[in-house]
Amino acid sequence: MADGDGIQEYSIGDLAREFGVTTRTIRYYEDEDLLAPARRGQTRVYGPRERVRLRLILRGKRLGFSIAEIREILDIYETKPGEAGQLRHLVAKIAERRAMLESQRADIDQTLADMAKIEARCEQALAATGPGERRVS
Amino acid sequence: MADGDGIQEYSIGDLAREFGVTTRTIRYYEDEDLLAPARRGQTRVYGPRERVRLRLILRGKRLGFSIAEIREILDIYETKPGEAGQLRHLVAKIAERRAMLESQRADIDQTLADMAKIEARCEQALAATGPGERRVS
DNA sequence: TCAATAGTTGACGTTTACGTAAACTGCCGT
DNA sequence: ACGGCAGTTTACGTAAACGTCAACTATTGA
Repeated sequence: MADGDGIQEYSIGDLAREFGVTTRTIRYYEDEDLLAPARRGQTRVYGPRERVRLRLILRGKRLGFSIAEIREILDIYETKPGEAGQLRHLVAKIAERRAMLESQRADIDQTLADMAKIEARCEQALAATGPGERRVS
Repeated sequence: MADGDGIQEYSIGDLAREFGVTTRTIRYYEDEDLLAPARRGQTRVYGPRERVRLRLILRGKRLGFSIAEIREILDIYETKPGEAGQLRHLVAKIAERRAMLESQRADIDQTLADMAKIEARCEQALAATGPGERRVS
């Protein structure tokens, strides 16, 4: 890390520790053009921007997106509002992503509702079967 | 499918068409013990239960879960409330799943919020740059 | 000075989730 | 009787996302 703290920078190990991934993984993302750290000599140096990108990448992963999809998402985050055509294109891509995310959320809500139902049945069964059993903890 | 409609049943092709997957995929899920269709002779025969399970499997896939995780989820859906210990265990597993799903939903909401922000910037930029350009559609 | 620690580039290995092809069976309309 | 279609098993192939060496370099504290 930076010593006196000017602009923050991180080593690959720093980020690996912070986000709980291996350095191999981080290098792989670079190979896939998801990250592009600076270099001090031969060593990779990550700034806040790369750190944010890594955070976004991992969020995408948690949502089950592929590297290719994550690349698209990152593009959305980064597109510099240049020309109007670009902007409209960007808006379209955003709409697309939003649709995917919302249908995914619907799936989650559905599953959560299912879980709630099953749990309710459980609680009821527990209450009926052994109402006298105290918690062990 | 059943002709006169007694209890519904489906061929592997029926389900493949309905859910937009290949028969290979469905057989693979059987190999992984996610499905266990009956057999008429050598041919697989799927009932409503298997169809529901396939639906759940694909929902799990859309949420980015692995086969192993989906197996666990299916277990939750199916556990027959037998003994109290089983029930408590089930409740615990439900809680676990719920936690995962809720954090995943948080990720989605965060991303949706990001998208909304970016889109707002886009609309603003569009309004500033070319307010006179009518939509082409 | 030296060993440990963290970094680097290959390059091959591995797991997951199927795709794909081969070879066979059973039924169905003509 | 026969071509075609849907189904079956077996088995090898594959893309994605890393894991896991190996071999080397640079820095650093004792």
